[in-house]
Amino acid sequence: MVMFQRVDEAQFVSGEHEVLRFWQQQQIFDRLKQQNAGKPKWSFLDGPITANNPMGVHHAWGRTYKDVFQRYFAMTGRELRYQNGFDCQGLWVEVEVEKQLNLGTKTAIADYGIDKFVYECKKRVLKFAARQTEQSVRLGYWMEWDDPTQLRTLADAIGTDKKVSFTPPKGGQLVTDTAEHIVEKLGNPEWGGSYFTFSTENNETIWSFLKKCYQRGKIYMGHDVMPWSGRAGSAYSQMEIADGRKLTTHRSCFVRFPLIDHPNEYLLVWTTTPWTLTSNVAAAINPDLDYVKLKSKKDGAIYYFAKDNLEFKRLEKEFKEGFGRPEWAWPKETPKLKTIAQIFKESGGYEIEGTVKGAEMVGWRYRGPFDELPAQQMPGGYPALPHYAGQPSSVECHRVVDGGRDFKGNPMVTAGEGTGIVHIAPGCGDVDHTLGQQLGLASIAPLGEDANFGDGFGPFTGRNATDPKTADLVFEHLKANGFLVYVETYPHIYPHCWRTGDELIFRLVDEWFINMDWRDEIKDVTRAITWLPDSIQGQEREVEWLSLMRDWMISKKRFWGLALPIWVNPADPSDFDVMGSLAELKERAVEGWDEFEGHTPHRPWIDKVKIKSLKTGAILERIEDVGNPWLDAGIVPFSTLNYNGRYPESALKWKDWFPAELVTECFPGQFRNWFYSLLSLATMMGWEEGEEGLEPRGQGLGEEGINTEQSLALGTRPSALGLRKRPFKTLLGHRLVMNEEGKPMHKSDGTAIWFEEAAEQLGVDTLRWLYLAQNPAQDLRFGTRHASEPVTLQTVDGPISQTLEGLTTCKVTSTPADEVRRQVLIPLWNSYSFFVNYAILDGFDTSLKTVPVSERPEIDRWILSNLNVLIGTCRTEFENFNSPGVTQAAAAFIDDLSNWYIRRNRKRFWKAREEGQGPRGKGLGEEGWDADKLAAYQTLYEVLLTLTKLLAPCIPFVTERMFQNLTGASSSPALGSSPSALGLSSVHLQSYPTVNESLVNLSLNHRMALAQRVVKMGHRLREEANQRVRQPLAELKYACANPQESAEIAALADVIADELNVKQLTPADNLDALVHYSYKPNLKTLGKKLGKLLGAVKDALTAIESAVAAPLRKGEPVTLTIEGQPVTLAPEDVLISTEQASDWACADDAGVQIALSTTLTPALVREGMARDMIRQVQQLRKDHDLEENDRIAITWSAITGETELQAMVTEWRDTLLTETRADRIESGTVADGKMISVGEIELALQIART
RNA sequence: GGGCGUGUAGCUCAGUUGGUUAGAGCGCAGCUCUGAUAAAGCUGAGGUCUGUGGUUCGAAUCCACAUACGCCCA
Repeated sequence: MVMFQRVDEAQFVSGEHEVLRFWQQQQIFDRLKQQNAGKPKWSFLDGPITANNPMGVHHAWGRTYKDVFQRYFAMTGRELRYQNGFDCQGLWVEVEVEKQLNLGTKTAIADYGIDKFVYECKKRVLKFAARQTEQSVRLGYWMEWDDPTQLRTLADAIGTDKKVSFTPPKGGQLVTDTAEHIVEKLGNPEWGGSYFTFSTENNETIWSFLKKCYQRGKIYMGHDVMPWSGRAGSAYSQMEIADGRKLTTHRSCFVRFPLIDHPNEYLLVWTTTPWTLTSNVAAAINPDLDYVKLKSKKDGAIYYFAKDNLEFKRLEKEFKEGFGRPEWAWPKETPKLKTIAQIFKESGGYEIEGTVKGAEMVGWRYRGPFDELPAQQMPGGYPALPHYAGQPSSVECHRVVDGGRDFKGNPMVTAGEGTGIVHIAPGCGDVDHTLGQQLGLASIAPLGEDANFGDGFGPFTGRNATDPKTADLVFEHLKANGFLVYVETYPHIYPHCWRTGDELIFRLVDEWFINMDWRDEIKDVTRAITWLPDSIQGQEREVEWLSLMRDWMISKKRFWGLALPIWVNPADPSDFDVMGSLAELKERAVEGWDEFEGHTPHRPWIDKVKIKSLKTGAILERIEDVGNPWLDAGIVPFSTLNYNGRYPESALKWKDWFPAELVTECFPGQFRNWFYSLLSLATMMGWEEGEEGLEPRGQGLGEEGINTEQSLALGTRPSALGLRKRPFKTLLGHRLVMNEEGKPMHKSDGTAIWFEEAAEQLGVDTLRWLYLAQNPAQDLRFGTRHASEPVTLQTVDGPISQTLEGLTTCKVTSTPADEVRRQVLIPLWNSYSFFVNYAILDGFDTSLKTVPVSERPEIDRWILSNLNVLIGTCRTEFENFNSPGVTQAAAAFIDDLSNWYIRRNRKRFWKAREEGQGPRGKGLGEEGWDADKLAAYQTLYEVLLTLTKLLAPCIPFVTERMFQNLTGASSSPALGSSPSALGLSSVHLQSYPTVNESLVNLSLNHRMALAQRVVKMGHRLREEANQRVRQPLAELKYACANPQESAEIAALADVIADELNVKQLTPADNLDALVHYSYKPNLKTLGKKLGKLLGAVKDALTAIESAVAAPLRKGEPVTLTIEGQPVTLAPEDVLISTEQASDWACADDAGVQIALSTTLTPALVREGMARDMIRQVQQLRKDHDLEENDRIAITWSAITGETELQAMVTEWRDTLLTETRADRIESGTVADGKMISVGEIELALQIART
C-alpha cells in the first residue's frame, strides 16, 4: 500500500535541489541509458557551445529544447547518445586569454611562447567546459557529462609532464596519462563524455574534408585587407578596432593627377594617408555628383572635383564641438581647415569654367604620382604572383572609376570632406580592395609584416608607413614632380591598437579560400531538410545565403585553432599540397616529425613538420594560419561518430547515427555560420569520385523526413544525393533572449543574466516551461537583472553571493516566469497537494479494486477522456518538435483539472469523512468505500500520475517529486535525504503514456465544453442582472438551434444548475416570449448571390417584422421583395440573434440561448442570506486559523433586519451548523465580532471554538 | 541600392480561402467566487488595423505607391 507524505507549499527551488541529489544518488540517468540500450536509435546532434564563458539565460533556451526532446524520445524507448559538445578553438578564446595574460600583440604572444599560449587556451576551455557542465546539470540537462572536477584537474595539468588520472564517463578502465594526451581524446567513442572541437579526431576529420576539397581543386590562395599593427606584426579583428579608436592628427594633402587625354587638366584628390599614394591604382567618383571645372589663375591648370566641395566648410562642426566625446575636442595647436576655394584663392585665385557629371568622367585616364616605381609597373601589381603574369600593371589601370555603393546603399564616394574624387589603393584599404576586386584592378600591397615598404618602391623601400619621415618624403617627391597642391594638419578619429596605442594601417595579406562553386550541391542537401519553425522560412534563407555567399575564407592569422593542413612552397605559393590525415603527413614528412610527435596537431608543434612537393620536389612548409572555427563545428556529424573508424573497438558506427534526427540552435547568424558549415562539410564529405553533378530532381519526394510542402513551395525538391548527404533531417531554430523591454542584454553593462541567478531565483522548471511555451520564431522577453541589488543565492551546494568568476549575483525579476509559475506550476502543485492531503486523511489505498470507468460519474469519464486527448496531443507535438503545442495543451488541461474537475468534485472527497466512511467506515462496496468517492480518488490519482509522466520531459523536477510521492517512493527516506540502496524508480524511467482510445469520448468532451459555455453565459447574465452567485435564482431556460445540444445540456443540467446556483433548468423550443430577435444577412452566403442588392437586403432585415421572419426561426425560407425584386432567403442566409425583452436576462452564443429568471421570492432571499452567512463564518474560521475539524459556536447580533435574519437562521439552522462545523448558532451579545452583511442585512458576527 | 520580413488595444502578439460587432494574454478599473489554490471567474474602459489610392456588394486581409522599423547581402 502506498503511504503518501503530506504535501505543503511547493518550494520549487529547494525541491529541485532535492531532486538533483536524488537523481545522483539513485543514478537515474545511468539506469535510463541501460534501460534503453540496444533499442531503436534516436540520433541527436548537439551544436557545440563556446566554452569561453559561463552560461547565461540565453544559452538555456536551446539547451532546454535539447533536453526535452531527448527525454521524450528516451521515454518512448529509444537509445540515445547524449553527447554534449564544446566549441574550443578560435579567436574568441585567444582574445580572452590575451586579456588574462595581459598580452597585447601578436609579437607579445610570440615572445610569451606560442606553446605556452596554446596551453593557456586549452586550460581556459577546459575550465569553462567544467563550469558549463555544472550549470547544465543544474538545468536538468541530461547528457553524458564529464566530471567537472576532473576537467579542472586536467586544466591544471596542461603543459606539464604530470600524469593525471581520468575516469571516462562510459566507465571502463581508469586512464592515466599526461593531461595533453587525455585531453586530445576527450569525447571519443570509447570514453564517452562531451566532445571537444580541439580534439585530434575533430581536427583530423577536418583535414579529410579539406583533402576532399583539394582533390576537387577547390582550395586556393587569395587575399584580404586587414587592419594591421606594424610593431605587433599582427592583424586585428573588427572588435578590437572598435575599442581602439583615438583622436589624432595626420598631415593630409591635396594632390593633382594629370589627365592623359586632357592636356593641363587634373583630378584633384585628397588623402590623409600620403604613403598610400605610392600604391595608387585608380580614382573613384560618384557618377551622380556634379563636378566643377576650376581654372587656377596661377598656371591656367584645370582641376576637377565635386562642386559641393568648393565652398564646403570642412570639419566645421568638429572645430566647434569636438569629435563626439568629451576627450575628443579639437586639438588646440591645429588651425581651422580651409575651404578648397580658399586654398585656390590664396594661390593666385580661380574661376569656374563649368560642371560635368561624374558619370561622364568614368574612364578618363591619368598619370599617377609614383608611376616610375617598379612596383607600379609590375603585371597585376605587387607583390608578384605567378598567376598575375600577363595582367595589366597598376600604371595601366589608372583611370576614373565609379565608386559604387556600400552595403547600406549609400554611395561610396560623397561630397563633403575631400574632393569627391577618391584615391584608390586596393593593397592598402579594405574598401579599396573590394572595389579593386570588383573592377579587376591591379593591387599593390607595399608593406611587409613590419609595416615597412618592400622592394620595388625606390626610396621608400625599407621605410615604415607610419613614420612621419615617410610622409615628408612623399611630399618632397610630389612637390618635385608637380603633383602636390596643398598640405595641411588634419585631425580625425583613427584606429589604433587598443593596447599598445600604435596606429594601425591596412595591409593586404595572403589568405586561403575554398572555391564554393559547388554551391548547388549544398542547396540540394538544404532542400532535403525540414526547417522549423515554418514561419521563418529557414530553407529559403539558407538557399538564399548559398546563392549569395562568396568563396569561403578559411584561414586566420592567429595561433590557437585548427592547423590548416596546407603545406606550401615558400618560393611559389602555387606549389602546395593538402594533407588528409596525420598518417599521410607522417608518411610525407621529411623533416620535423620527431619534434612534433607526442603533441596535438596545433601550433607551434605541427609547424615543425615539412614535406616534399610531389610536383617540384621543393620543401613545403605548413602555412602559419589557423582555420576558421566554423570548420570545427561543421565537421561534428562525422568527427563525433567514428566516421573514420579510428576507434574500431567501439560499438559506435557512423552509419547507425547519421543523419541526426534533430539539430536545434539559436538561429540568427547561423544560416551563414553553423548551419552553413554543417551543410557544406556534409555535402563535400558525401561527395564520391565519379559523382556526376546532380541527379534529376524529384526522386526523393515522399521519403521519410522530407517536408514535401516546403519543397513543393520552393518548386524544387531534393535529389536522392541530397537525401543521402544530409547531416540532419530536421532543424529547429529559435530566436534570441532579450530583457523585459525587448532590448539585448549585455555582459558589459550588467544586464546579462547569469544562468544561476535565474535558476535559483525563478526556478528551473519555471524557466524550462517559459522557454518551451515561447514561439521559437520570436525573441523571448525574459526579464530584468537588477545590477544594483545583490542577492545571496541558495544553491544545491550552499549559499553563494558571487559567481565562480567573482561577479556579484544580483536580483532577477521576470514577469513571464512569474506568470508560468502562477498559471501552470502552482495549480498543478495544488491539485496534487489537494489529492495527497485528502488521500492521507481518508487512507486512500491505490491497490483497492478499481471502479470500472463505465461506472464512474460522467465528470470522471470526462477528465479521463480529456487526459487521453492530451496524451495524443503531447505525443504528436513532441514528434513535430512543437513544444508550444505541448505546453499550451497541458496548461489548458491543468486549468480544467484545477478549476473545473476538482472544484466541482470537492464534496465527493469530503463527504466520506463527514459521513464516517472510508476504510474504517461501514461496509459500502470495496473495503467500506463509497463507490462514488473511490471513483473520485481513483480518477484523480490516475490523472495526476499520468500528468507527471506526460510533463516529465518539460518539468523534470516537480514531476519527479510528484511521482515519488504518488507512487509511494518517498515514504522511504530517499528523496532529499541520506543515500539508500538503488532501486527507487523515477518518473524518467517510465514509458511515455499512450492514448487509451476506449477512454476518449469526444462527444462527452463536447458536452462538457458546452456546459462550461452555458455556465460562462450564465455568469455574465448574473453580472448584468446584478445578482451575486450566492443568491439562488429560480430558473434557467435554454433553447438550442441544434436539438443534440439541447439534449447535452439536459444531461449536464445538475452541473450547470449547481454552478450557476439556480433551482432548475428548463428546456424550451424557443425563447420567443422572452426575447426580441434581430436579423442580419449572412454575408458569406448572400454576398455572392446578391452582389449590390446586399445593402438593401441588410436594411430590410433590420426592419423586418417578427411574424414575417418567423419561418426562418423554424428553419424555413422566406421571400422578401427588395427593390421590386423577389429575394428568397434560406435559413442559412440569415443570422438571428436575441436581445432581452423581459425581466429574464437573456444571452446567446453560437446557437445556444439561455434566459435567467431574475425574480426573487422571500424564500430565495433567505437561502441567499444563509449562503452568505456560511461564507462569512468560513472566512472567520480561516481568520482564526482553525483546523478543519475544530468545532465552533456562532453568535450573531443584527444591526438591521432582525426579523428576517431570525427567520433565515431558523429555516437554515441545520445547514448552517453542518456546513460551518458549528455546535450552536444563537443571537446574543457580540463582544469581539466582525461587521458583515448577508443579503441586504447588516450584523455583527462572532465565533468561538468549543 | 537590392532581397526578405514586420507595422493591429498602454505593452506583447493572434487574426483561416476577403465576410457580419477585429481577438487573446499582461496591465488598469469594477464585480463575483473561494475550507486545495500564491488562485480563479466575469464585466468594462481602451483600436481612424502606419498612410494614401485601387479592386470588390464588402478590405486588417488582395493590388499599387508612400512611410517607419528589423534582418540579410559586395
